[in-house]
Amino acid sequence: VVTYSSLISACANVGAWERALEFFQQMEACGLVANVVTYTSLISALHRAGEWARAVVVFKRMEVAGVQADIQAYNTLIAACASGAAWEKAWSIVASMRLAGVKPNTVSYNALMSACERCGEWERALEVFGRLESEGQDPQSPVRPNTISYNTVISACGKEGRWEEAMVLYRSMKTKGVKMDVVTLSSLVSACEKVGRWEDALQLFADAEKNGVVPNLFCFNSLISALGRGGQWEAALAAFERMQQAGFKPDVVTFSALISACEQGGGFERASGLFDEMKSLGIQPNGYIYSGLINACERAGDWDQALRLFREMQAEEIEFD
RNA sequence: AGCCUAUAGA
Repeated sequence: VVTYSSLISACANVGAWERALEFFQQMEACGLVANVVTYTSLISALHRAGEWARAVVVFKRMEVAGVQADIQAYNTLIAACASGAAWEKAWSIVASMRLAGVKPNTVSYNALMSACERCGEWERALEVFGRLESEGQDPQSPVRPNTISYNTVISACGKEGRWEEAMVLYRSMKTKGVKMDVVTLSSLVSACEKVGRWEDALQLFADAEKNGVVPNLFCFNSLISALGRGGQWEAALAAFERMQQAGFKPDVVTFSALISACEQGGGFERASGLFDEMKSLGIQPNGYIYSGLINACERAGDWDQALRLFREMQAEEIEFD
């Protein structure tokens, strides 16, 4: 059973939920009885693949089989609902775990906030966060907000344009002595991007670095987007430079942000230069990038170029939406 | 052997 559980979790790690399911069935065919770890590993594989409805089915099957769900099994199921953007289901699971006498912990609340985040329910996420904080009032309580809790609510607020709320959370994080990390930084910078606060994005970057956070690709990409959205294409290109000097390889997100920044202010020439650079680095442009460039050609009245891009896109079999 | 978080795009 341990061997099969390991195999299933290995499948989960590579996103192969169908393989995971096969192993599970094979195991049962051998007459072995799955335990809570086996079930949780399978649910985790489904969660990572975004197969939340199947995850719920497997959980039910586990209960029917008389296997008691523990906290990690519940938490994994909540996470599966989060990946399926099913916050109401996630909420009801927390209720049912309480009924079953399993007390939700920090990870449970974090997963629940993540479900809210995915559904744009920033107020619900804040509500859950408030619950975590009040549990943490008791110095004995292990249930209290950690870095991931903050990151999740900050992201929930930031995504919905609640910049103020995100900043309040950031300050509270500092006050409470909860360490920030690269995820905090990229979430905050992205919150700035949503509302066009590119100067604050730069400031946050500087602050984070002062606090020992070493920005990663996500952080740089967020910064480039924030600058681009703010019409600061030159600063976006400068950030792109810095990113490469820091040793990060740009990806399709980087170029997408840069190209759209240049389409807005830096001119079509620069945008198409970046497009060529991207291809020369072996990064496959996607349909959105083509669409954006084609629109830009159209605005510049360059129909030949637009047509050339369109043919190229068809030749590469890229979906145009 | 199993649980939670972040980035772009008309």
